[in-house]
Amino acid sequence: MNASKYYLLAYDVALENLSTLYVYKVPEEQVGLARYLLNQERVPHTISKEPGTTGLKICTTDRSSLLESKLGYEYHAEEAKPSEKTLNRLISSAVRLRFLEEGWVSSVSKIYKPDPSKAKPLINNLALRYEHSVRLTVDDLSSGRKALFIDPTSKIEFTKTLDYISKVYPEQAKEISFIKIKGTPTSFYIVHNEEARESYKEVYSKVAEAISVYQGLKVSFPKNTREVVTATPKSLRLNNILRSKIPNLPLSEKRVVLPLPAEVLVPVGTLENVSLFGSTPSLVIPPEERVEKVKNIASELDLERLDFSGIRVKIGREKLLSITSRDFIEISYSNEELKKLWDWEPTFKNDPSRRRLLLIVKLKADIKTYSDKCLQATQKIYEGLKNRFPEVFNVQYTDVLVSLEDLDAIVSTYSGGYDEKYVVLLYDRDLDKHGNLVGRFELGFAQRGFYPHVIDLSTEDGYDSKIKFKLMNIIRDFAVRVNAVPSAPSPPPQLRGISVVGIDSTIVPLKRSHVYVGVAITLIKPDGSIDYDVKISRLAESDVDVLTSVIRDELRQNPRLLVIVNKSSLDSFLENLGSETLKDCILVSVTKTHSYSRLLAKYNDKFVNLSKTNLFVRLAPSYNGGVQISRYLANTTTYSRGSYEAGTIRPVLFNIAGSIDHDIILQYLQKLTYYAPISKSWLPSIPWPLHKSDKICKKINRILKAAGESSILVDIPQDVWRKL
DNA sequence: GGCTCATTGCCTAGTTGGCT
DNA sequence: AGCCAACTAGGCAATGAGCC
Repeated sequence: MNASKYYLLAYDVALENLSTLYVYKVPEEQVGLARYLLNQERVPHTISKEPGTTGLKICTTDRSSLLESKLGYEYHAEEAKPSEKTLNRLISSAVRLRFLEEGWVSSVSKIYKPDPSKAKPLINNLALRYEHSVRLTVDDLSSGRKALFIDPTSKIEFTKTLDYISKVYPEQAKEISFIKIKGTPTSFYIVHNEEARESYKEVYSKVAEAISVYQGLKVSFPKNTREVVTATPKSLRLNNILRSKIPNLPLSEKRVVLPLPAEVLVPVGTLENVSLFGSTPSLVIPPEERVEKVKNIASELDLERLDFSGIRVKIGREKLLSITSRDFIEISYSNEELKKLWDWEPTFKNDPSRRRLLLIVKLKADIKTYSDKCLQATQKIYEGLKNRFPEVFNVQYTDVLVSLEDLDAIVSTYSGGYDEKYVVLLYDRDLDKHGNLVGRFELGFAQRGFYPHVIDLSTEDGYDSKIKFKLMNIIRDFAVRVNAVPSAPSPPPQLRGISVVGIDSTIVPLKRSHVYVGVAITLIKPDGSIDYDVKISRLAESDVDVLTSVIRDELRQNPRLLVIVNKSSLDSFLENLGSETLKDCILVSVTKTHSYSRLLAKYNDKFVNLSKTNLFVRLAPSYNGGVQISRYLANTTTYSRGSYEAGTIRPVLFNIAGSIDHDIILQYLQKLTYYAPISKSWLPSIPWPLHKSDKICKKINRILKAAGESSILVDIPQDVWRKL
């Protein structure tokens, strides 16, 4: 494919007029009210803290008579030139006001039109899919061009309440556990509790009142209800409010149990709940359709000229923003180089001094049992591993289903005399819906000195193909742990002798709250070879704290580091670490979730996903204490078959800070993204060290959850942690 | 030091479905 | 096993100053 041009789902923005800005100092408790009033009188605004001053300020493009008359605020004309960030927020506010004028409603991070005629019915009208729903952002490209990014989404909402559903769909109703109050985002988990059910007459009105205050909108419950549902709030904050306001509510696992009338409840519109009533519809939006939606919405809303008091913005919506060579770079690579990074075989050496056990175990689920296809699959996995590792591992297999009580017996039967013990846990996700069982097994085996590895058999269809891929992935994963990887991506000359570390964090549940634990994984040593070394950090109260302390620990051992963090911004790290750090060290953050645009190409007059992973769009750099942070949007994956375009690929955001040319760092990061020792069939979309630390964090999270209250005291041997 | 107001942005965590 | 797409929800920081 020869794409002649690249496009963003965005329109050019021209700021035609901006008068003096006004600033109001606002007491904290009135910020929300003030915003509400400003929306009422159509005044674009943003809340920001200007450097060098103290005080919460609402910055507006015009004086607000409501703020002055109703709340008695005094205005100040702002003399300083607004920052680009403030400017972009004001423009974004103006755009959002136009949407609100047209009856759109703000949701968590999107804005949508709750108009049934703009929605498609789902599952026999039980739910609606609102298709007029978008995410909006204003930002600058590196050339200085300003863009309004518009990304279409859907919003799914159930329309029928639980009393109806339990009558018409009694079987499905039993399966629903995640619910919310209709017309609000307040959600609950169903918990059966007789005491709470009995108390409904006394506490109904109090519960409705407390939720109204929490939500800021009126919630009322019918006095006579035929069906009472008992549930705990998902929100910890709401839980605590209810607990203090209504004493004597029954408790379940530290959460209050409430009686709620079924008439006001709907299932939360998750895919899981929708799927109970039939197969879920496809929600993916391919590029052409996505572009059409953006164009339709833009024309319906008349975004061309946004004329608000004190600000006039012109949106060039006649055509999508096509990016010029000033705003992107293409980093090419040779096919041979890619093949070498991707398509390798492990180089296991038989080391008689290290006896390695590979134990294959099927988990015993409580009630249901495994399908024939799953059982066949386990047999194939055993044979595959046995044949693939004749010298390296002693592969053992237990044919019986293993329960948690059997662990000690299993361990004593199989594990004598080995230096390294690996266990592959086979299970069916459908028999362990919430993963509790897997976590407990991982914990149990890790405590007994095994490195646990999990395979889900639920998608087995009885054919060989999937097992083949799974086996290949397991083998490659083990190869990494025992340093049997033939080559790592060679760094560019400027980065020789630098170690690469991926860092992520996860939550540790505590009795009344939680703390964070960080994971640093060194994957590339200074000489360019693989070094699989997992380090678990001390605990800290926030993820930034824990990540910063992990970075500090790593730098103490080796200041020449390329640190990759899973965040969308580097600001908090630069502030904590200081710019001195960047003399030797390179800080990079990467994220898949952001509100920036998709990257599209045009082919045969149609918008399509990019077919290559070499495009990097430059956003305007940001600065923090004089340190330049380069920002790039990059397409890191492709649809493997050109004609198959189910959805629109989401680009990845890179932030780079450091004293080496950022384009060169980017080139190395790109290589690390192609370097995929885990799957032979698919490339990860983020650099491998970060990908790996993310996976290890998830595993640690499962283990600590399974350990429950005593999670901090988990007695897992150090060497197992290090190779987790 | 924690909590409060409201809102946005960015994150985690979980789901289904299609793919190799 | 992994990847992607898509959806849902809540948590927390940011935004500050005052109150207990």
